Amino acid sequence: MRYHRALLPTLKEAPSDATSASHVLLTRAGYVRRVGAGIYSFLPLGLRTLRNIERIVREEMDRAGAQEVLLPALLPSEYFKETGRWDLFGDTLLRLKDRKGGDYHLGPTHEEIITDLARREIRSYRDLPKNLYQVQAKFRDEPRPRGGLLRGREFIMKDAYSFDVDETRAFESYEAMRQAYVRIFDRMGLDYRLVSADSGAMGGSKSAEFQVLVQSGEDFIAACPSCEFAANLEVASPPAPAPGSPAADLPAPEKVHTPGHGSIEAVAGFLGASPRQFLKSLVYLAGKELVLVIVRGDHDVNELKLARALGVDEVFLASAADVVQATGAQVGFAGPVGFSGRVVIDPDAAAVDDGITGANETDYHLRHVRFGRDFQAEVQPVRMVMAGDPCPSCGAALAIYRGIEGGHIFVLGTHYTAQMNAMYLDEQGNERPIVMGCYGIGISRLVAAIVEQHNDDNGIRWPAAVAPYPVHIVQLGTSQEVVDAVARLEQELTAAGLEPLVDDRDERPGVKFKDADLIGLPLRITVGERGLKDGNVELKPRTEPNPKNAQAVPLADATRVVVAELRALTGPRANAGSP
RNA sequence: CGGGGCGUAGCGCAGUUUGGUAGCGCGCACGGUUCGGGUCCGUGAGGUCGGCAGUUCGAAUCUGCCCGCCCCGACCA
Repeated sequence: MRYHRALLPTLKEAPSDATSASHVLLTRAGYVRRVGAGIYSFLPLGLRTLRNIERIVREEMDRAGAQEVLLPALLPSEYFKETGRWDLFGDTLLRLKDRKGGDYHLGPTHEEIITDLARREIRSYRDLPKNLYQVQAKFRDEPRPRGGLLRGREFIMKDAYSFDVDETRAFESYEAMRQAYVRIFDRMGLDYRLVSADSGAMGGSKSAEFQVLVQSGEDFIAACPSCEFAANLEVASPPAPAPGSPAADLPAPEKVHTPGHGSIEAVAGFLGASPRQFLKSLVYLAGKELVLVIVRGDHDVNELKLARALGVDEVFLASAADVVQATGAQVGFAGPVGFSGRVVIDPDAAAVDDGITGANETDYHLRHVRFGRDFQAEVQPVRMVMAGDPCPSCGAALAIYRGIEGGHIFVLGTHYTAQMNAMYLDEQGNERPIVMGCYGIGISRLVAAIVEQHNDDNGIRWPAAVAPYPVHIVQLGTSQEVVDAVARLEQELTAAGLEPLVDDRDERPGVKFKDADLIGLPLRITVGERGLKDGNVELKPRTEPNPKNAQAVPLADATRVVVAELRALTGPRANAGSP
């Protein structure tokens, strides 16, 4: 591709609304343009990158035995009404009416549509298994689109749906998809973790997320630096506390005046104590009940676990007024001693031998408080895992990462097929529901996720497997010698299947180098009179920061060397970065 | 939905407090200059100041309503 013919509008300054690294760089380097909140156009380079990701996904899906279909984005409401998701999705569903006033929506996901296809076309165990996938735009009216391509309202997604005769077979399909996903994410040069997820709302029985580790990620992941363990922070279980040896002579609780010191830090500073000695007491609203929840002072409550422990869907931190009503004191002075309602305590807090906690009286705390002696409570693990907790599988200290969900694999069971009456006849002639799985990959999101992991101060550094072009030729000057050398290189590389981007613009060298770094193609070849004097061109991988380390290569050998370099770059996980 | 902020040329911003001529940088066009890491000089084009209504002799600036966008939170099969 000749630069002077390409639509490749690079910018010195990023639009002010761009926050994440990927958003800034993809915009500045001319890959995407924003059309509306969470809505983007892909420019030629952006589309080529997207296509490369799609190609890898298709290759691995096909290799795993899946077949591609294309389902509509515009959907009549009847399908989602059938499963109740017309209402469940709420405002996230982008709804519209046709000219006759009929209800339609744009598809946020396609379980119903594919299940409808299955119930019409799959009748017998002989028709199973099947795995169907599609790549297309999905629409969700997100409450808050953000991070450019990371969370959009229109986005490109690959989703696959497997259909099997029973759970055992469904798990086999799931496992095949898991392996395909590992290959996909490896090939794209992503640093990611496979984390077990919460299958709650989908009614599924097994699921895992492929979390790409990036600073701007929305999810928190507890992962082990020395083994494969990783879990969503929400579902990770903290280790049981080491049993302590309680002091025999702990004095009775003593009220201390702590005027104006409500937070743990403030009281700890005031009393010269460690947060670990505190019984952090929080009032939660669970349904209509106010519950006092106690975790150790340096811990945080895991609200998902708390809700489960209390048997409700959701819990909310009580309002200040509710706290006053429940404890008789201002916020900051709640405690379990003398509290009349339900009390839940985390095992780590229960193990605190000589604790400090609120006195349920404004401006007063209690010290020398011990669970069991001074108050009673239900012991339930309700704290969040934190960095430094031991890994449950190998014991090393866990680290907390931020991640963005790049893929999600799911065994759905018969959740949709039973509701929609998608049945098959087994060998005995019995009618049974088809067992489903679903498997998504956020294709457009991965464009951004890859950039999040592969960039430096100067721009993008594409892994070779997804780069829009493999080679960036920087033509310096317009002498016949240079022009001829560039033309020769372009021709040879194209013949080798490696079409280069050729910067033939009438620009100063500095401009061309800056743009080449910004655009981020894996290899750069500089062709100028200086090198050609000795018959050489200069080759530099984008990952090499120092231009002086460019490799002088005889023009006649350049194509061969490029081919070899790229082969090295596209090896398995060759481009894997670190978080 | 709660809290905060923004909307002025293609992009980044000043001007709004205290009403009166709409400005700067980048980019763009033209001329010259320069030419291996975003040259330098000059000339020029380009703006319904988010929209509507109001106050006023006069509104980017004051008032009201509306729209859009960004950030934090809530939310996120």
